[in-house]
Amino acid sequence: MARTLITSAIPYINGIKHLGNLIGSQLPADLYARYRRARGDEVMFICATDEHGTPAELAAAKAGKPVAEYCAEMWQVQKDLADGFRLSFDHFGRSSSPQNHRLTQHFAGRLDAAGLIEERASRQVYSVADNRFLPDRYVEGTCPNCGYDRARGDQCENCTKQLDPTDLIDPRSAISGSTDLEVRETKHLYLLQSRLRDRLDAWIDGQEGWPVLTTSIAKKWLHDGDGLQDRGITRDLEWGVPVRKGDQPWPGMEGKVFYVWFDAPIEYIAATNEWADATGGDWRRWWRTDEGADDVRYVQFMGKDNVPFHTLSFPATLLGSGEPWKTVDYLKSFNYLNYDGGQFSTSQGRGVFMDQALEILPADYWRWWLLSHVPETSDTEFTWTAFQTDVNKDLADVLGNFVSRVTKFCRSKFGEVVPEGGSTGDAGVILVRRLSEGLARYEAHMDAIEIRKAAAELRAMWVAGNEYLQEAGPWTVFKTDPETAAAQVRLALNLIRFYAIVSAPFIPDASARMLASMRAGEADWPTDVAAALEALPPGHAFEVPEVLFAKITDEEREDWATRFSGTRT
RNA sequence: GGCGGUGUAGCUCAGUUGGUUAGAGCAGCGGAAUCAUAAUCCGCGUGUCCGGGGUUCGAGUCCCUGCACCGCCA
Repeated sequence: MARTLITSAIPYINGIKHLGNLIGSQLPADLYARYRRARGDEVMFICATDEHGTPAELAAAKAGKPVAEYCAEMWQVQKDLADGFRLSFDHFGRSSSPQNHRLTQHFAGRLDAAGLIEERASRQVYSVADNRFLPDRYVEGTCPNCGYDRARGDQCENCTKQLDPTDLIDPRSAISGSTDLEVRETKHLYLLQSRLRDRLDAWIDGQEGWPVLTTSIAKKWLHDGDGLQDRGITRDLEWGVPVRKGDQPWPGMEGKVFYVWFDAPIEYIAATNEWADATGGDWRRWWRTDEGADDVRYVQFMGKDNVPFHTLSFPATLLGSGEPWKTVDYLKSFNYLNYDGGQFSTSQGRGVFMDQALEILPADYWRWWLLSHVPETSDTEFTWTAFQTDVNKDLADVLGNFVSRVTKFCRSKFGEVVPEGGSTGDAGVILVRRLSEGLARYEAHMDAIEIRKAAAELRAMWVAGNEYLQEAGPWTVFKTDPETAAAQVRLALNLIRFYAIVSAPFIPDASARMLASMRAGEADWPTDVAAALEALPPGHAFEVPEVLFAKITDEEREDWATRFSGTRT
């Protein structure tokens, strides 16, 4: 049995994600996971929350809660939303888990033993009032270049000049506003990525068929300027994985934690470890090529902003450890989804967020639109009018109405049972051939993770059913030749079951309802379309389902467009 | 400023290593049908493929340049 390991970029714990985040990794990853399972693979689909770092600490402080408590609550919120969107993770972990602490410290120890970690001293801004070092962007002040009084320590948003915190005039803490700042010396660990450049370069070159977006970003970072830079992997924070060398203390690093950048991707492995601890499964056979993972195909999903970490940083950790860890086989990256002429923005609350989306419509509506418009080759635009017309047309009119017209016609002429007798003749044969070809193309696109093309092919199969019905015209044929009409309706009823199965990765809820109404027991992926379209035999009882997809009205669309136009309240 | 991306029908987007009359869905127009969620099906596109040069027998597809928009700069 083929084995597929799938990971989605892990969302940051700080707040609810918007639809742009969802379509940028979790949703396409889920589509692929569901598809691979349907095709019979053994699948391990992993995601988690990324919990460490300053933003989490600040969000917790703002909420008036201990950071651990805040993260636990937000994890549950994100978990519930993931469930709401039917994201079929085998495990949704937490980067703050004990498993990740242990693994992160393990990797640091191995990298140090390999001579790939170096201690370096640096000078950073320390806020006495806040009792902590301040990351560059948490130091605010007046820009020495343009005089903007809210410039950040890393860059002035007004004139875009790159800054160093010490450049700022009248610097203050962005956290407390305190001006009681001083520059202190601190030591940090650096991962010597530069020494791994050639290995990483060769590793990238060894990958075949990766998207250009993926390799071009990796190559740029490898060769741009002075090449791949060494990277600090520790911070002076409380919330995080304590710096240790494996299970041993790390002298001089007391009170420091690993930077999120370092521990977040390791959580992919740790989350699988969490899964194993919870279920009694074996996580190492997914991650250690010396313990069974050599026949695993590992596919990652992420937005383009995450590509450098997954093509360089994380592989540097894995390769540098000198241990036989599984590295990614195929990396699928995405562009951005824009919102009505601008960007989705978490900080500005612009766009539709996951909780709001589920409040107004079932998950399948969002899944279908987002996946069929996923920004694979370029940024894509979300507009309410497009969303309304596309969803109404594809789901309500083409698929949903097909189910309605077939089941209701059958009920009125033959009752709620698959009618017997007759033959569909050449038209039936032609339909089977068309669907066989369509299914083959659909599978090819899904195998290649060409999601938009797959969606278009799936839709074409739905259309083919309507075309068949229109041409066969059982409502007319019935008047003179009820036997033939019976065969036509029998074929159409079986089509509903067929659609339910092949559509399930995109719209799992509607798929389940279709199967339930047809009382279809088995729902194995069709290998022979002709046979699949005879699965429901004459005499098989079914039920006319409720409307599968209610249409989005103009009033609703206008209401939502207004409601989500501004800042989230 | 540096780097990168994008600019194709009213809208959202496809267009493989350059090769016959540049495509899809939606919207729009016309028709058929009436089983169905006023749902379906058929037919209809002369688009300066952002502008300007160039390479080539041949460029949306490669090179240079200009413009516009966007992103990134650890």
